[in-house]
Amino acid sequence: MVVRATPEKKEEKERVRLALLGAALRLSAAHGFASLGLREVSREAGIAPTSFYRHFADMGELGRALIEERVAELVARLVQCVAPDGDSDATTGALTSAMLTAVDDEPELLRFLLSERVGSFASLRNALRDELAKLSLTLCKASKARVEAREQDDEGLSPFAADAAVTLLLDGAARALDQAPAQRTALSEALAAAMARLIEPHSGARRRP
Amino acid sequence: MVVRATPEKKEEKERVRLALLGAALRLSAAHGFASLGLREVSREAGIAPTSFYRHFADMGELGRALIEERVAELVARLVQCVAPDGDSDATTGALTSAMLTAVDDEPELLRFLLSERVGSFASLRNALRDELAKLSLTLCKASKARVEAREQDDEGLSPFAADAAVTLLLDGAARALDQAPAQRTALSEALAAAMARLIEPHSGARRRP
DNA sequence: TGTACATCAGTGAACGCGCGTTCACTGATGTAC
DNA sequence: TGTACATCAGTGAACGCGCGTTCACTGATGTAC
Repeated sequence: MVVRATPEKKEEKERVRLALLGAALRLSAAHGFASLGLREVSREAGIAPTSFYRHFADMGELGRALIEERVAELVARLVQCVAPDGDSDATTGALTSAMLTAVDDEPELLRFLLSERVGSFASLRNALRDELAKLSLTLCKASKARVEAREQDDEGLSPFAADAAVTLLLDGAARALDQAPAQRTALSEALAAAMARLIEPHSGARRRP
Repeated sequence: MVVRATPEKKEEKERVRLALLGAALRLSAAHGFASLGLREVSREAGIAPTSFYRHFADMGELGRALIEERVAELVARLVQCVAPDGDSDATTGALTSAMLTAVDDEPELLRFLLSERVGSFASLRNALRDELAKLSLTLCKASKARVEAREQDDEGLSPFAADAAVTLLLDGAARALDQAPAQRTALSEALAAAMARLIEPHSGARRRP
């Protein structure tokens, strides 16, 4: 006799699961993911501590789910911002704009990403590194596409410079999180300019803007 | 009747204090400062848990001591690297070299700095931000000095760009910590180049290298 | 010099607390026939 | 249609454990006179 979960039951279970993910994100913004306890998260999500195990084996599994679902979605949005022909200004502007929108819409997700990227939880750190690598790889490919299409005397964007640009983008998000909205425009422009400096075409003899 | 501590007694107390600071640094490199316990650190330092209170009121005070003593010293070393006339190549080269030396000599201090700068411990985060601000402020002043001395058509280094350069320097240290020594030379050159791109003089019409 | 006293880093016992985890159970819901 | 059974998310009691903190004490060392 096989009993399969109906759509309604699955939906209800998913609701609780999302409550756990949301609770963990909310609490980790305040005290750091590594310091979160299973009981604390369950309490915030409104379930008994023992019910936690119906959804995740431990907090590490929950953290990985956060990355695979919520962070991956954010990174996918950023990847969409990269201009296919490698245009620097279009790319930096779109990336900056998308990142600052994310800061407004999902500040807790950004805090999680920024903290755990260099946090003490090795498996989360590695998972986040892999996610962010998708963005810098996209930047590299776009730059290469431009070089080939236009036959410029250009080396294209080095992997290091691409990673550095992503680092600046994340650092900009970190500033925006701690900043008053009034300074937002200045931050946005300075960030886009700094990123452009890193990723705009460069060869031995540099182009004029 | 007033009894003052003799130099010998002070020295012995200082020895234990340093053991506590070292133990905290060592352990936090592995699991993060926020997750460290007073008993854990005391155990590592070879004293009874209750003796901890003879030196620090709590772990927060210990963390602040780490910053005020060990991190401040590192930042002072980096500040020394900034060429007084704002020369970009000299500065980025010296900063990169000093930072990579620090990565070799004090990897645990670097891990602590990198993690807690964006960690969940607010008082440590703020203290580290203030320390690192000394370096970016120095970069700004050096740039300004160069502009005034040579009367260039140059805006000087913006505070944002200076902070961004410091961010890249720290990101370079983070890579070096996770990297095989063989890649060190390439990292060093790429890091210095990326920083130079950010801090080298820039005006409307850009100079040729 | 000897004696009484002050200081203070280090200690072990003890406390109450929240933690992660296990277990057997409940009750709603779906399946078999 | 009714009945017996399977599944499974959620639960409360209970466990052993390590934590931060308090307390009174020790013993080495320095001071006063």
